[in-house]
Amino acid sequence: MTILARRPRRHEPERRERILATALDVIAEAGVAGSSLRAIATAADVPLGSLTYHFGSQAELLAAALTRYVEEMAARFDARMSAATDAADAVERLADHLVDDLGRPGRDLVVAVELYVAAARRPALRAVTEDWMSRSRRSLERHFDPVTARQLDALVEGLLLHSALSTEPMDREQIRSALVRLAEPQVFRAAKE
Amino acid sequence: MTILARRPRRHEPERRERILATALDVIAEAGVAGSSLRAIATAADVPLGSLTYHFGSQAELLAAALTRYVEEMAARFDARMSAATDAADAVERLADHLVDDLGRPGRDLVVAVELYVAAARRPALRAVTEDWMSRSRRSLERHFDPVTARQLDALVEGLLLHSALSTEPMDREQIRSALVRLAEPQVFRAAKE
Amino acid sequence: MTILARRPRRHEPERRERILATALDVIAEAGVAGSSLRAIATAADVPLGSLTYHFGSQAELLAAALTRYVEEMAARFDARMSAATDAADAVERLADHLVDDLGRPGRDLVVAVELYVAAARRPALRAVTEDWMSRSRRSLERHFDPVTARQLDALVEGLLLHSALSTEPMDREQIRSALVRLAEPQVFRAAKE
Amino acid sequence: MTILARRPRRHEPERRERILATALDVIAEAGVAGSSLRAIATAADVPLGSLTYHFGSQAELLAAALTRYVEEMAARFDARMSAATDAADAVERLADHLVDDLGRPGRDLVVAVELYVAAARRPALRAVTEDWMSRSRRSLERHFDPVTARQLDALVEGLLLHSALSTEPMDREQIRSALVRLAEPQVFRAAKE
DNA sequence: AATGAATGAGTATTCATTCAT
DNA sequence: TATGAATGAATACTCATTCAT
Repeated sequence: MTILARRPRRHEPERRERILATALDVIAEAGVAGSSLRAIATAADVPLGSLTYHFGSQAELLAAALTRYVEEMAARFDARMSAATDAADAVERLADHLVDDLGRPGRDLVVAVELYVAAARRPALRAVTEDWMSRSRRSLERHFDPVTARQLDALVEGLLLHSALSTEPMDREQIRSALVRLAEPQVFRAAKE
Repeated sequence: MTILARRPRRHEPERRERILATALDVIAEAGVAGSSLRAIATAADVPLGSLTYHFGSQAELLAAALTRYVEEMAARFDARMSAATDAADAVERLADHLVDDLGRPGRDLVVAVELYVAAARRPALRAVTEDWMSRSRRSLERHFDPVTARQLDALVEGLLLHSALSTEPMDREQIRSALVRLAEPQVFRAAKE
Repeated sequence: MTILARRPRRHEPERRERILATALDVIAEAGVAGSSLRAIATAADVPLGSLTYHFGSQAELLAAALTRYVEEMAARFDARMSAATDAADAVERLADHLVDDLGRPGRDLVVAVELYVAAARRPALRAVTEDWMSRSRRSLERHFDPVTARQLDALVEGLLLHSALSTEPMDREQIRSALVRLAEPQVFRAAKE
Repeated sequence: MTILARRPRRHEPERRERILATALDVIAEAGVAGSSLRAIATAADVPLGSLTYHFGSQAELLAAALTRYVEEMAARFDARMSAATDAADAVERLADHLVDDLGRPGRDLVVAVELYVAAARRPALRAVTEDWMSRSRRSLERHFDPVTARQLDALVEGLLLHSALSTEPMDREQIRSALVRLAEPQVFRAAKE
């Protein structure tokens, strides 16, 4: 009945990386609460001992995976903001960002919220969320003053959260109009120049 | 294994309610993931069997507790909005709401985010979060048009989330100015009348 | 291949006691190091969860079992000493005690030494060994002055330890003569009266 | 998982010896049960593979370390006994031996008892304990007849064991008087000559 | 010659749930 | 009606050993 596939797979130099990527998939699919080492090991087709060998503990694996995730997300977000020509354009890109993310069932968002909740209980993850927050704020400060950047950041987060969990998500125009109004003074100035 | 004080507390008519209240405390403190039946039973000083007796299963207890929480939160939020005289006043009340919640270590917020995440995995809880969202939106619609209400709702959520997890939370004036700008057209109208 | 016997054995009121007795058997046979919960559960024909249910943790089970053992040993030893008519007779009983214990492969001794070693690392067990030591000393003080009692106690322990591990144990006469010489002044007095 | 200082220590001719010495430290501190290969490798600042490379298996490493320990102990004890001029002097040296060992937190004793217990389960170690016992007996036979030597040996062991685990260890005079009484006939003879 | 990577068996413990009373 | 006893599945983690390099 239980004929398991043999797995004589010695020596896989990129295994550490592959485990991290798989861990993020599992977090996205099953949540941090469902990301047991067994679940990750099965998903990565790797023996259980391999996880603790490479990461020492579940906490370390979790932190490593989420750090990697933040790294990617922050880089992607900063690329978007860097590409914007001015504040008005930046608002459009923000709207794109939100709509793109919501188009997919929101893998990234789900991971982000999981990260927030996990961080609330595990001090080791606080640094990761804070890193994420400060980097996304800095990306916004490319086009907006610090106070507006923080306000926009909060709105973006709220829109993502809401939309991901609501049955009837907002459409692009509703999202855009909210961003515009919040960014108004600077968008106005940008439009003028 | 440990000799605790005896508890011959038969015949306690309000036990069901007390368990629910305690469950919310445990969720706030340990998260949904940490809210095992044992943890709740210990916190409520109630035998373990009492929980499954009253609620059948862990899922049911969780749903009942979070429903109760949403009930309370929605009622409190609606009371705040009802008390507002016009849109401009409603914005002030919203700012109060946010500042009040952030003053405390954010118990309500923590439970709310726990609820969101838990709902993402457990369909049984989706109804609860949707109820919460629609009720809070309806409260806002007492003073704002439906689209603005949704936008404000998202901003409020984002501000709560951000502030709870950020090391340097925003001050009241920053919060207020964000709300004002998002609500602007209607606040303007309210101010005029 | 693995047709396990069903074990629908609910409600066994004396199970706790039976587990303790079995645990001592396992300690005697496999040492404290080999007394895993699984080993004890198997030996007692009890599901693994039953152990932690009754004892909470391995440490508690170990402490409970060794406490029970000390209780029995101390009572048996005190009965022997109580039965002695005077110091000279007490020496004879001590020799019996040692020979009897050495006749068997020394189950009691083995457990005792295991207890000593375990106590060296686990403060929770120190109280148990100290209890044992003070009780055995008190039994000896029925016939010997306190200093002699301690000296005899040490000799008895050393004789047990040595004999259990040596290939050629001492005979009764050698044991007796050592005890007599150590107890001499009082035995002499006893013999005179 | 933790970034430790690099250790490019290839070609270390005395590594085998250093590992053995470290292993004894670990046994003294954590007991045989706590002396995993990992623990020893960490303590010796040596890669894990180095242990199995040099010793083949855990059992072999353990045996080698304890053999080395017995070698040292037996030599030191025999030096003490050799230095004694007669039986009376030997008793004094024995008392010194015991008091010296008890002054320190009893590292040697701890290792000895660990050895005894470990030997009880592992036949491979029986030879080591028997070697120790026969050598210490032979050292005593430099001044005492064989039977007295064995009796003294047992008393010494018992005194060490007791004192190490008792809260109120005996003072030198109590120890000495016990040894004197057990050795009496020969001490008497020695004193006379 | 020496070691880092890898792995599977084994560890204690937590837990939701069932059930006899 | 209410609960303590019981249990089996699942969890994270430790470890001795193997082996390719």
